Amino acid sequence: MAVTIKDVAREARVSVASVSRALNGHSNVTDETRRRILRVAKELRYMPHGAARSLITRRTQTIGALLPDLHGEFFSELIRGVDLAARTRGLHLLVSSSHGDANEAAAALRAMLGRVDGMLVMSPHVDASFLRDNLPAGLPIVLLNTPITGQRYAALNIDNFGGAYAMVRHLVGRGHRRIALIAGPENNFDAAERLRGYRSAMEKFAPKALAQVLRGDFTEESGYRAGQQLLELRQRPQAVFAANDIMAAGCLNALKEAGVRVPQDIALAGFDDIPIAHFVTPPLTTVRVRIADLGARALDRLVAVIDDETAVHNSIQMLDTELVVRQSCGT
Amino acid sequence: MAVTIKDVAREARVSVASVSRALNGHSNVTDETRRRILRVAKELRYMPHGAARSLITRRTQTIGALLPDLHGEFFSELIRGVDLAARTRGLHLLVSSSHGDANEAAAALRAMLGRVDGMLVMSPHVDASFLRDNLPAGLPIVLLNTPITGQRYAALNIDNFGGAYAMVRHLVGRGHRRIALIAGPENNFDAAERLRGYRSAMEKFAPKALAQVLRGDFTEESGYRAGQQLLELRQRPQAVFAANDIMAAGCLNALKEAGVRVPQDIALAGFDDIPIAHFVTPPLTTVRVRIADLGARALDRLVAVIDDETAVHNSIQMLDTELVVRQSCGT
DNA sequence: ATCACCCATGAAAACGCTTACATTCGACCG
DNA sequence: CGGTCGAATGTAAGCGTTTTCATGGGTGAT
Repeated sequence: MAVTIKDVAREARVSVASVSRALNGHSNVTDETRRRILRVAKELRYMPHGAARSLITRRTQTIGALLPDLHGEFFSELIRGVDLAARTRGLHLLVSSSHGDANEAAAALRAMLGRVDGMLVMSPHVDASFLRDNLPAGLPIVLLNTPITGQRYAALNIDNFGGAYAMVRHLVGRGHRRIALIAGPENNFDAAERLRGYRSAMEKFAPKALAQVLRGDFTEESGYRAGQQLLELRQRPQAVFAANDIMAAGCLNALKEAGVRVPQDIALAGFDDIPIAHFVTPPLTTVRVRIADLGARALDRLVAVIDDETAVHNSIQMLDTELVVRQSCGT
Repeated sequence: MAVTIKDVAREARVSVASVSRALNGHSNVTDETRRRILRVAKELRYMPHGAARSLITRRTQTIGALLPDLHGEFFSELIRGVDLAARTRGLHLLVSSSHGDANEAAAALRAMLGRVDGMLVMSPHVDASFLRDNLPAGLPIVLLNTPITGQRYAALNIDNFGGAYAMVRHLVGRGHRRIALIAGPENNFDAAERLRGYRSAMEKFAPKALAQVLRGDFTEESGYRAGQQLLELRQRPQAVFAANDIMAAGCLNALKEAGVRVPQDIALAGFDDIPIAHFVTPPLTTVRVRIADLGARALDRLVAVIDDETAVHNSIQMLDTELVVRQSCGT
């Protein structure tokens, strides 16, 4: 069907070995034969079969990324970061996202086997034994934003705790004491860490104030509802800290509808610094997570693991967050 | 290194053929041997090597996606749509994005060879001869949003023309005549089509009015500058139509800063319906492009091509857009 | 002129899998 | 009881590469 190295060899009247050598730029080929081979290859539009090649070289120049079904912004930024870093190294990207449960994740993982040199894994369904059961022992792995305490694997986490902590400190610095949190979904690792950061900072910086947590699920809708609930409280909080920007935006709408002014009546803060944060009115004070950076660094780290399989790579690295002050908490 | 089918065969005291048969659920294996094989495979944590398998089956269960360096929103939605559709068919996704020029695109294309069953190609650098030179003749392809008049390939385009046309008609229907366009980048196909739709509709619905085009490049910054330019005109337009939402948002900021009210003083419209459109104040009237749909349909179409290689698939399909009326053009 | 050596080239094995074909064995039929 | 058939299993080829090793011819030194 497609033209193979054999066709080129036949046409150029040499062995396949010589074609391979010529095409891969090995030195031990006469200039004359090399030219002939290249000419024939071009004429025939020969293109090497990647899978066949990697079968024997044991390198695929591809890395796999296993991702959960992410909210758009995060997903796109992450992939972009990974892809960018991959590209500078000549690597390609096999992605598998939106898998709902552990079985799907396992299937996706196994399907990548033999097609990738290493994997970036970010999945709520993943734990150490899951990985052990579904991946060969030697496969280089970097875990992204995972609760697994990395005994065996390299991991890269967002400093959600630190970000939330810093935000609360900032709000307290602005004079707020009654600070409510609109939390993320129950079983979400990011959400849990942000909650922990909030609690810890409240204890530290506003020990007398009551920590007040409303449940949300990272959607705009849940932020909106939380905003309405806030307004019905006997004593309204002075500031609201939403565990992500989308919920902050939803909350903002609820406040606006009720005629409550932000930041004059209530301060509002978010988390993530997605583009929307900058476009709402007033622009949102938030915690920036450099997601593309996370992706890029994860890839770099994975490459390090691939390049040096002997070393142990079991540390958890943290990715800093950054406080972005805009107008939603007062100027 | 990793455990192969041979290891399983040895351990289960059968031939590799039987292992293969047992694992792939062929019928001609005794229940007893099958059980033994499965047990051993599990014990050894055997996982088949994807590349080796697809080398002989000539199926990879993977489709490739070649994308330009897209603005985040579009990229993420497209991939999501493709991935979703792929997942329901048990296919995986090999993406390669952010390639800057034709050479990079060519390299990416060739690197996918032998690793995919077909490809989704969306790239400004692609034309018919490029594809001919860089892909084997038989490879199933679907072109996305391409200027190529599809003599050889299946193609799927966004109806940018129709969307822009409809928006201008809408604006005229609201009583506006002097409608300015903030256009997209010079060499961009989407931008060109939207411009064409604008021109065509202006001629049709506001023949006496002067079509007024400001250059932009799809960035917020360029929208902002265009907004400033508009304000300096002797005669201000009654409505501004930005060729994408991000520029509309930039323009909106410029107008706000100058104290010009939207929509009372000037109406403003965008294109794409990215989430931001809904969050700015006032919310943006825009043209919705169901990007995820585009991705999903492209994948479906590609699968059709793959499943029936004999048929000719050279038609261009159009993906409808949808007018979304919010408050930025008056209520 | 002989020999050793080097270098270009070819033959063939290997990568891990699937599958066409060959083989074996027991059962069944005449 | 011999022959035929079918089912289970094994053997080996083949997918498209790369790479090791063998081969052979030319070159320079003796």
